[in-house]
Amino acid sequence: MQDVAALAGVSMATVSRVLSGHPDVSPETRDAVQRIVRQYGFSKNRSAGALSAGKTSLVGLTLPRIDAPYFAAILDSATEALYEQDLRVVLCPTHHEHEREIVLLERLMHGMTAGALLVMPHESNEELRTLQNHGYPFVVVDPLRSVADGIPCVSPNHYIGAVAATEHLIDLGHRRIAAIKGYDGWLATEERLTGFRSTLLGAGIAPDPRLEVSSDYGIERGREAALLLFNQPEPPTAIFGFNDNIAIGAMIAARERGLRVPEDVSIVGFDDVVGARTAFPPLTTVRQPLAEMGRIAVDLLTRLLDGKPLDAVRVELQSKLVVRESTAPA
Amino acid sequence: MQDVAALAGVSMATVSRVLSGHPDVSPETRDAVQRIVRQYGFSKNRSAGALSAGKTSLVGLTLPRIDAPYFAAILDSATEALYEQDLRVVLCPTHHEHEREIVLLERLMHGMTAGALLVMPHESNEELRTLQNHGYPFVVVDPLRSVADGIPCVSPNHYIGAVAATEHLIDLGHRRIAAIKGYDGWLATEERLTGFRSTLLGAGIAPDPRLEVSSDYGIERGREAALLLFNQPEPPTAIFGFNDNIAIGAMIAARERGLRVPEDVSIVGFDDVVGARTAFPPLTTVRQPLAEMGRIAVDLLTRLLDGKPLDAVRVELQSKLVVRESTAPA
DNA sequence: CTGTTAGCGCCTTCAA
DNA sequence: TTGAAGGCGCTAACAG
Repeated sequence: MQDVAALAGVSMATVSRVLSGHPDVSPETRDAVQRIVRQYGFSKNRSAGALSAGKTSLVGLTLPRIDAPYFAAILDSATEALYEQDLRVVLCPTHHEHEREIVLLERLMHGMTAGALLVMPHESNEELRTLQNHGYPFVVVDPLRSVADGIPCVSPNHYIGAVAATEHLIDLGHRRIAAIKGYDGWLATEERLTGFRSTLLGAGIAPDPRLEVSSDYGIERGREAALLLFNQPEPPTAIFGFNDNIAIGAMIAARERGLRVPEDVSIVGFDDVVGARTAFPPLTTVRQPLAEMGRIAVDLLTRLLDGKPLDAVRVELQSKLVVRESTAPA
Repeated sequence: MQDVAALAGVSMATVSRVLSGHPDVSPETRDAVQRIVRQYGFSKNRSAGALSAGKTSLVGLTLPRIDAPYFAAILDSATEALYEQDLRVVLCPTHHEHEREIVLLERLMHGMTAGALLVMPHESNEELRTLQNHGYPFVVVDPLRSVADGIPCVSPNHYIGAVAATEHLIDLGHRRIAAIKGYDGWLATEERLTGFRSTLLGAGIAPDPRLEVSSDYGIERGREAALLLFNQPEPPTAIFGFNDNIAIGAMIAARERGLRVPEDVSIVGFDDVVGARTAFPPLTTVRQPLAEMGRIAVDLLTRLLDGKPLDAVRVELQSKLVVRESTAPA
């Protein structure tokens, strides 16, 4: 930078001002500096800038895993939104390991990043509160468990989506409707389950515990769970998979049993990840606004970074049913 | 850090040494410092460290997009391998925009990252060479076009895979075999095409230009291309999709036409992304060692970062056919 | 083995 | 509007 200053016949301070887009520089000076900068292809050292200004243009993003379409979609939109703010993402997959999250966050917050997006974190509310008290800005996205008041958070409305899915099945005339749940204790699982049961109840159908089986939100466990269901003396005529993976696994299980989807059994999923539309048959599912979730989270975070107040610390997004071909009248 | 030093009764330099795992510190001193560090939850500022030491623990990773299983797989393995070296990833999706790549790289190399992984870059060989001359360490992964000698690069062997796929179809008795290609000019497209044609020739089948159609490596264009093929007076009995997306699109097209896969038409893909196994029918495809590609690239890069020589600047990985249920005798 | 001494490259008051 | 000077927090010689 010194060289640029010398070549432009100004001081480093001025070069710094030009490079940072500071207003108090005369047009001529600015032009002169910019010419030299372009000519020599100069570019300021980010580490030095970060140290000196006490802030970086990096944002941390922790998430369980990358190679799941669900998270990839959030990651994609968040990264893009951040890019538009000239912010870069430091990627931190946690593999659902709480320990790793802690280590990563600890590193992230010490001078490396300006703030973070925590996708489905395993942090407890106390831990999050501590982070907050350290003055580190962050936004929780799609919390794994219920998040305490005052912690910025954007989440999907699981309940509404589950109601829509269940109603759809009921409207088609199904009465024996099974649910293949995800991990117990997760907010997504519990709220979807509540939506499922209360809708059944509302239609005068008593929830049957034998028709509620668990899985891990993966295709394989979804398949196994469906097989369990099909093996019952009175198998369900419809299955609500708590995510698309489960639903796809259930379709595979149905085929193994020689059952046609949707003629013999209707299947509905949740999330509407990319594979849902191209599955066979195309999956009826609940669309989650994943891209929007990423963008809104970035929005909240940048506001936090700018020290502006948040209009809402908690944003809840609506999801809606997308009817395709995996469901039919009972 | 000064505080820690004072509390531990040593100098900052010593604290620095302890924190950096430098060997020349007596066990007692080390313990004393570590106790204080833990007690106060101190953690060194990464920006300062980066500036001072002239190197960061960040690595840039550019790639076309995140939400494609193909890239997600590479990204995932690379991130994990980097994590094991205590290196973090700065994520830079380019959306295949050359301009954006340039801007991003320019930022990355100026103090922000220690080096980079360039997945399927649009940079020309001259541009890459320039980067190299700037002393910025990087490794190209799965190059879009042929990469010049001396530029570290790990790539799949497209040719071998295409030969395997084509041979498989020929062995099943198919003679009218179509190819749905990806973007023209891409290394992957050209080499797979060469493998396809030469295998046909080797079996005494003259490549028929009407049976070679293009696509963009996406599902939708794959579907459209397959439809074109099915509309021909003498439609093919087998289709080789140059990636799994194309193959999945072709399966959708087949269903639309009332053709059964594999009874009426065999379909083989390329890549073996996560969706291939769970497609219906499960897709016969060529498995690319995507995870391995990521790990090896990281391996090369860390060697570069450590200033060690590379055993091989160019690594080529083998791919192999995975036979599932989308192919059958003609 | 440990402390002292210079910076790393930039940003930011403060004066001019 | 511009320049001078100090410092951001840490590391890396070099002495001792």
